[in-house]
Amino acid sequence: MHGVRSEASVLHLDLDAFFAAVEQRDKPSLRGRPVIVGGTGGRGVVATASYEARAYGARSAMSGGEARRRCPPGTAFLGGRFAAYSITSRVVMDQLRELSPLVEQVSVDEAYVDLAAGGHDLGTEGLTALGADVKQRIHEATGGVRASVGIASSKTLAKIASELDKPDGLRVIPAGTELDVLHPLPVRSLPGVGPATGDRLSAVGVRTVADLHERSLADLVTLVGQAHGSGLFRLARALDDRPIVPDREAKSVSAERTYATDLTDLGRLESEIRWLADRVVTRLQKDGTAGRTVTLKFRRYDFTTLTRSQTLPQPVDDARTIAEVARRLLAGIDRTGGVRLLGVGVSGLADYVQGDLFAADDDLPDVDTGADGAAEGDVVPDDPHPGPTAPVWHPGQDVEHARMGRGWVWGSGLGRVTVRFEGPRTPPGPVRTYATDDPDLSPADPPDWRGTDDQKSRS
DNA sequence: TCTGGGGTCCTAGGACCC
DNA sequence: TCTGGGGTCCTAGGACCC
Repeated sequence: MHGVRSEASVLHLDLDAFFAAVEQRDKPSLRGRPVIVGGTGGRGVVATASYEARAYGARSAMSGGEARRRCPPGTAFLGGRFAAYSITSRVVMDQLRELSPLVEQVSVDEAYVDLAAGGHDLGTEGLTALGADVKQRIHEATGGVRASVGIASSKTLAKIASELDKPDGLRVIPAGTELDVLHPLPVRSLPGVGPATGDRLSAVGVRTVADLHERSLADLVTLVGQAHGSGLFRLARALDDRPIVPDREAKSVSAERTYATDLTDLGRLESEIRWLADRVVTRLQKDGTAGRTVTLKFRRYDFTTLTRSQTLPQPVDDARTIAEVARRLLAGIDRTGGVRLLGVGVSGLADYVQGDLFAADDDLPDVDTGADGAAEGDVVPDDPHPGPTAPVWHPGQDVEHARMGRGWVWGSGLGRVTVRFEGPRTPPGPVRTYATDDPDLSPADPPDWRGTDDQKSRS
């Protein structure tokens, strides 16, 4: 039947209380004791609670204060060592890649493996032995971290299976028995059904997956929307043939910070924006990517949260431009009462490094050339290099998103001008903000960009 | 000591275009 | 004189996940 695999060939692996487990591995004195990672700051929340801490009611996402109230004296509250978690995660993922070339990592502590691509015996006994073996190898390779494993005919079922026997769990759901496992479960245990959807379903008497199965597609769509409704309809029937996709490309990069006390000073807010933009840019440049949409996230003292975004004509990856756009977005928001959190993000990512690979492709459409596109009266600076082409300045134009020859410019009146260089057939590159802090910058007086385009190499 | 930080996907309305 | 019908892009917000 379309929509289902005929064999239980998907493995889902989830590391148990991962951050806490790494801490207990590295500090023997913590073993057997309640450990909380995260929630140490004034406004922090728990990232991971060890199973000993869960016995006292501590949970992920709980405020640090609440966790302190619940846990006994002697509980370790730790800030977190993300480099150590990341290294351990890599060890685990390497083990999984021994099983199959198709491994989809979904977070530091979670991954799917397509066992069909690994040439394994997909009988129930073989799968059970394989699952036990992976768990054992991960335990040894990491020096003591435990994992829960689920194996089934789809991602959703494998994920549900890995939850069923946690911690240190192993569950195989043989093909054909999916509905027997699924139907008694509460709908809230389905991935994608959170508090809001759970409440809506509960309000119409749907509490288990069996209840869900009785509802028509039209009912579910009316209740929770087209995509979610049809997703739930399929889930209740164990219809899920989503492939395992290794190496998903990131779609956005962001950084945000909650302040110990609410901020009110505009200068401080602007310096925080610059700091956040720097963090975003560090990661963008490490990944060799840039994005067109800059988003500012803003949380007030009362936790009301809003976002403001602006899409630019070309991808950006430099901190000054991103911070400048975010700063202007901030200017349009009422800050009365104080700011609890600020965030800066970039989305609409374009991989311009990969773009360069296509630059030699003759099928690529021509980039508009400055000479052809220049209007009468344009000032065309001498081209100082054979490489990047000189931008064309449109005299007298107030350049909000104005195309300038082979470069783009926008943001006049900001005290600086942003230009992107393009050579013939050059794919879209990152936007650079060129230094000219002259507040009276005039279109008749183009910024001195000569020699500055190599300050950050494009490759 | 109420409510982190980094993401993904979806919806809905308006602009704009053919 | 009650005024189409898509399709795409952009913006804002919300649900959800780890």
